[in-house]
Amino acid sequence: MTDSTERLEDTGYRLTAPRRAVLDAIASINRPFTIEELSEGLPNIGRATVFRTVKLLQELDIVCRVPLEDGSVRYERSRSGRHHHHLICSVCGSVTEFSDPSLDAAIEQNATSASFELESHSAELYGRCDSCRTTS
Amino acid sequence: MTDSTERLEDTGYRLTAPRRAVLDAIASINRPFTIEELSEGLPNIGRATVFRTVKLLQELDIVCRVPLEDGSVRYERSRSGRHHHHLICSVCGSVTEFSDPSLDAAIEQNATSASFELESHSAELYGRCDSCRTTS
DNA sequence: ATGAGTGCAAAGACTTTGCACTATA
DNA sequence: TATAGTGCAAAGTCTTTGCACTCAT
Repeated sequence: MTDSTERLEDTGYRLTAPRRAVLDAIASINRPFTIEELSEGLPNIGRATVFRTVKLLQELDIVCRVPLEDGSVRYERSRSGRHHHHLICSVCGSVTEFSDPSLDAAIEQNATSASFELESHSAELYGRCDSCRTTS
Repeated sequence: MTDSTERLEDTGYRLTAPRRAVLDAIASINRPFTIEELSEGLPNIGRATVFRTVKLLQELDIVCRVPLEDGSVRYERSRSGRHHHHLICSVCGSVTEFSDPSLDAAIEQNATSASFELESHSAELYGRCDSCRTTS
């Protein structure tokens, strides 16, 4: 996660051992995680620091929030760093990012129709991913 | 909210005074509300009951969850009772529902492309509503 | 009359804050 | 070395649960 550490430094934040550890932990997790899970893997790092770091990483778009259907929240490393949407598997919990200009266009169209000044939007798709669909 | 009371009864739930009160309170609020706000207006009804009732009403699609950009949650009476999306004003907090088959189609298209079996989806639009846009 | 529903208070889960200490830039 | 960042524990939020009581059907 070299680019992430750079982004931290570039923004004027200090690159500390705990922050490195959190970044490494996030890099090694290949699925959306909760603060709890992240914190478990970092026994030497205070829980508050994990919370603070994830919050910071969210602001820097290094990590993004993944809202689950039941209202709970997970986080995931932002692979694209750009705007995207999620495919969230209700079986295995995997999260896939995707971008689609025509989806964004449809959203913008609706905003325009309602004389609404769009600042941002989210779209989450819930269901079963390919492998869970074919396995069961 | 006659149809709501009917929906409660039809589903086998009892129509109690607290539930009526919660339904009336929701009917009289014209904006998305928090449990806190709802509960404040119902001093004689236990907080737990408000939570339990709102949860029940969500299951019956009488009330829908409105996730805000900052991760907090509000609820709103489902006007359509059908699938829809939200336009959420970051200034006045108003929430407008809308439906758009072509938006849904774009979402379904993405699911199909990813071999993802779509069960449900959400789309939330954040920005400034018409009146907040023209007023300021 | 009988079991769904309620109120209260207590317990839980999750997150933030205060503060003295540490370590980066 | 000056100050951002940390750890710990305490304090908040917000929500759920246990349990005896009540009331709709």
